[in-house]
Amino acid sequence: MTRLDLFSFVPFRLNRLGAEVSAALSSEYRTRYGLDIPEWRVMATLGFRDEACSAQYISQCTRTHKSTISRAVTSLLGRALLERVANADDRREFRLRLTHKGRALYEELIPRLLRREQEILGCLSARERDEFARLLGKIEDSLDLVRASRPMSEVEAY
Amino acid sequence: MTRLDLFSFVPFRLNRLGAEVSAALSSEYRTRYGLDIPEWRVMATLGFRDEACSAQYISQCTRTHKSTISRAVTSLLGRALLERVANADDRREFRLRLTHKGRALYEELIPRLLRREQEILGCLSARERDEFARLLGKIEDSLDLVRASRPMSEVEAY
DNA sequence: GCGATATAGTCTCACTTGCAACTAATTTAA
DNA sequence: TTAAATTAGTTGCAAGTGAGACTATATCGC
Repeated sequence: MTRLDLFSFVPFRLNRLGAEVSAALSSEYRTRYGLDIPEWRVMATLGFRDEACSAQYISQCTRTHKSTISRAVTSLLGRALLERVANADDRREFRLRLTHKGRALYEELIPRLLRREQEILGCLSARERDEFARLLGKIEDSLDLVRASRPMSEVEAY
Repeated sequence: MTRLDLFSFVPFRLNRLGAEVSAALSSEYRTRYGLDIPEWRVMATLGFRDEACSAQYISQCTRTHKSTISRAVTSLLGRALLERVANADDRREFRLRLTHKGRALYEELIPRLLRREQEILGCLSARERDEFARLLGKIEDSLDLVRASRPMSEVEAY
């Protein structure tokens, strides 16, 4: 008789772990800074880059629906955490960039998140962490997910 | 200046990969069998076990909110994929179990899902797959997520 | 150059889900 | 014994999200 143990089924485990880890981290940016996940993703994308970039770009590389990004951007604009400048070359799109206030929040938040990440990965040795990241990367590649090793400038359609 | 590359940030990667892999699989049970994720989780939990179990139990071991499980159970009862028997010892709870129809669907679905899982993990060697599962397990343990190696009978409060 | 097609971003709608209140049953403790 | 607290499961409600329509702009093909 065919059986499937949900607890050893990798897709289930990845989904559950992803949700769990996200929940653990979101307390950092939600309760302390009032950011939800899409807002944090926008901040993270803009904070890592120097040049301003479009909402479309953020949507693509975070794999978040454009309407969700649009709402996050609207909210962050309202809080003056980012600013939007018209793009003279293509007036359909806007270039987004962190304000000083947004940059300050980002600078304050990042070390906290990195600490949390280390707590979560603390159960692995340095060697195991590297190996885990490497294997994760292979799976991401095979699913065509954008990775760190591939420069952001090469993200499709950008 | 502190920076964080979202693409090398493990919590983000896990969340994104979990969502991606789930989406890849859900086409199997959604388009072909009309099951959504919570419904599939109920089926999977009951299908793996021989004894009937409670909604509460399913909720706990799949880490899915009890209201979500309740709705999934209602829907599956309506489709006659599972049946519910009163528990004489504790009349607050019901014991759930797959019907023949439900078992048949389960038996048909499982090989498809296992094949999909193998496709997703196909980019890893057998050795790498084992290692990935092992590391995943260490992280799950440290976050107190239920694992295959721990018998279901030991799940908290059960 | 101009009509057809494509793209950026916003908005509405429908759906899903978590929260919390609620009912019913059980357990605890005084 | 009985009042208070706990637990299983359901339901109403509100918040979040994806799909897809829509507007404005840009590009493509003839």
